[in-house]
Amino acid sequence: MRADAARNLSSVLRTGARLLAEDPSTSMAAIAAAAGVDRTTVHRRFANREALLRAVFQAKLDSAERVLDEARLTEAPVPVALHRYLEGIIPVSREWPVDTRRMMQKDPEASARREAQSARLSTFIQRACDEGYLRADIDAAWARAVLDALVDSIAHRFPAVDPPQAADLVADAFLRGLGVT
Amino acid sequence: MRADAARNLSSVLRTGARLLAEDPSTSMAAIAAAAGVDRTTVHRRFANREALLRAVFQAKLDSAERVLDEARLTEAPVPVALHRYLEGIIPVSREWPVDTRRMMQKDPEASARREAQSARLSTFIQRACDEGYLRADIDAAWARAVLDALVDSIAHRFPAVDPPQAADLVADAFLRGLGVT
DNA sequence: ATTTATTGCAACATAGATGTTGCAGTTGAC
DNA sequence: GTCAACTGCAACATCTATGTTGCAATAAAT
Repeated sequence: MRADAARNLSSVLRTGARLLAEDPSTSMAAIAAAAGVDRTTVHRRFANREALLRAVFQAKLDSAERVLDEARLTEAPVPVALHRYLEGIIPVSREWPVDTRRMMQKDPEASARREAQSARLSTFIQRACDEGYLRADIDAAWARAVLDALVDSIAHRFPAVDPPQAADLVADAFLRGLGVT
Repeated sequence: MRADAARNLSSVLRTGARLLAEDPSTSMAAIAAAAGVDRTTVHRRFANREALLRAVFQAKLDSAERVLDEARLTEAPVPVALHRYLEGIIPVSREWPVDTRRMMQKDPEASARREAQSARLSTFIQRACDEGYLRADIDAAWARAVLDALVDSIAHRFPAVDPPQAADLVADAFLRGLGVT
């Protein structure tokens, strides 16, 4: 593959992710136009619409996996790992805003990868519980859901907040809440 | 309008909301089939796809408005109003799971209503700040986003939790966080 | 019992999205 | 400079969703 081809492919994926996040029924034609390439070029690169979606999901999963690896969720101290995870995953969520939980239903391979990544994070949350970083009465699944929700919120509703500060806000809201108590 | 007609209309709206939430590109045919009526019946009731979406949005906005009214956000004490709002809005979010922020872009009237309701809630959050229920260093917009995220999370990822308990969980996570601090 | 509203069904028309192919032009690699 | 890869463009076929209409059947309201 030549350099310009790789550039176009990446551009299509990123543009596609952005448009599909706003409107999952965005047409291939619209994605191609937004990416500045011809519709047929996209069809030559991706056998069909599903293949394009798969490629977007894979790109997101690759990025997320790197973040999970580098956060050292099982080895590093909980607060350190949490912050490192957040600082990494927020840009990923912004760059690939597609909702994986909804849109990967028809892609068993991607779903399996997603499940695996999800399990790693759940394990980390469980460790946080066990090591006393979360209140004893907190359900781990709820904690997990709250963390996800906070990440999505800061990533997409506050795109201007830079990753380090965003990670601070999320970790703070997660552990301390927003109240004065 | 006859009784059976009203029943069908309501069924189409609820079924439509459910399917559209899972997949915003769900076809009218699929909605009609799931609602147990013929495709043409849906078309007779709603001039076009947009009209159906508008009706769904309106139904959601009606329900949400009732909740906002009954929560007495400006009169009742902050903790009371918060809990009443949560207990009311969580079932609404479950019954009408459509994502209003995304899907109402092309419906200016619905958007305006949504903005108005959003403003009411933001005003309430601001009051919570002013009256010292939130930490002084918390940005009101962030608090608002966190509350929304928690509501969505408990409403859709934990559909089995009943509204009173769900409201407790959200209020607790919102004000106190999940950490031991 | 008659009227009226509503429905399901079949058939049709239209528009838009998807996917394919051939061809000519361009650009990077060698 | 030649070659191979890649692109845009036009044209085509196909499929699906949308929306419409006519008609017969049904069930509520009077």
